[in-house]
Amino acid sequence: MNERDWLSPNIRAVGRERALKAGRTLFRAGQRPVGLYEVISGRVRLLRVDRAGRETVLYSANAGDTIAEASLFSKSYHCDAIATTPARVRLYPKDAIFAEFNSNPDAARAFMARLANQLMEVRTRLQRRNIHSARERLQHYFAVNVGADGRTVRLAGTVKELAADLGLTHEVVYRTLARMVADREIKRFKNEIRLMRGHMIMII
Amino acid sequence: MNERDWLSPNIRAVGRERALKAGRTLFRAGQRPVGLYEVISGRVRLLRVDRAGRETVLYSANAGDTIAEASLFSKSYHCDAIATTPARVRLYPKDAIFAEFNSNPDAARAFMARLANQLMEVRTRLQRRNIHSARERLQHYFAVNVGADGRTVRLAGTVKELAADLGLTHEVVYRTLARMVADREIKRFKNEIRLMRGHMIMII
DNA sequence: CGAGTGATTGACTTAGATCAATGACCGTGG
DNA sequence: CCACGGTCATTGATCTAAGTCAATCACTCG
Repeated sequence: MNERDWLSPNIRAVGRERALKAGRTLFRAGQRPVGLYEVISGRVRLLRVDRAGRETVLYSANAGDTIAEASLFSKSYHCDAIATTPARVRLYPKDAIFAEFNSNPDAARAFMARLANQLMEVRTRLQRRNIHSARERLQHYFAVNVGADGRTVRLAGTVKELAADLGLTHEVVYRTLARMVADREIKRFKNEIRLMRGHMIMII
Repeated sequence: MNERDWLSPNIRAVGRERALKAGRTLFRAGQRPVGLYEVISGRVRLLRVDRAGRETVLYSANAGDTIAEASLFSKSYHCDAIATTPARVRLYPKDAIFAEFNSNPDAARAFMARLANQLMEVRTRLQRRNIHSARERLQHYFAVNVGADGRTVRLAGTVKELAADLGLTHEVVYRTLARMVADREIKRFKNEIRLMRGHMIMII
């Protein structure tokens, strides 16, 4: 299932890109939802703000993430969306989306599949956060993200990004990786990790 | 949007309940998905098992949770599902679900809406785990779960459950709550927390 | 070439985990 | 009706792994 196929070409065609300066508001709680946003670059935060101006971040969306899926099904946004860096977003209008869903059941199905996949992925991520030990958290990450061969883990971004993903400081991740290498549990390469014999994952 | 309405009566009617003893396997990776499971009671874990028998928990589903949504859209399960306590589950067959989606667009829409809501909820939960301080994590929880009045937070379960939800030990939660009470930030009641003046959340 | 960022390691601090103990409460079976 | 086992609630003492501060080196990009 191609990650890019979650929106049918018809919807993709009507997507309107828009640039946001840092600090710019994309939408506010209470407004009527206009559609689904995809973050192309930069970062957009969903937050609630209380009377005193204190913010509660609900979600921090980076490049590739979509926001406001749930708003497609409700009468108003439930939070604010603010770009915290210069950002580009693409808007897929609600009307176009539902029109497409009605005329093209496959599109609806693909979108459902994407939601379900994302849900599973983020649940797995959350589960990982229940692991307190940094080492075991990394092991969990490796086990989940290992390739088909059961021993190679591609590292997409930087180690700092990995650390953020795991909810650890980058220092701890560096140290823990170093210890795992020292213990011959893994080997490190440019953009991948190789799990060593006895630590390989065999997906049944 | 009623949480109970995510499955149309037609689908609900064909749900088949089943009891599982602790340790019992519900399905295994590689098998062809038969449908969507709802956990009625007990706990079911989704996990991957490596050759050495070590398990990686992908998700731990408790009463009220559903599992295998993503499998509805794929040719095989990607992990094992095992009851870790005596459990009851309800199976909604894949065929019935998609038949209903085809004949009743509202059902498809309701299911989509539920997926989107769940996604948002779990993203918020994950966001909360990025907060290191126990106190701030609680504050985030309060801010997100405060009632319409902006100062009352209903506590559904026990404090231990809350602690698990927050990814903290129950001792730390007790202590932190005690400190927040001492600082007049909150008041505790039987099944609710009252945020004090200056700490109330005002949803704009 | 200099500014900015990632990678890496060391030293030190601390918040939360862990271990432990006690009292309250609740259902249950005799 | 009551004693008992179980779990929750709560607090204290101690430990430790992860966070924090800091420094260095490598690399890339105008």
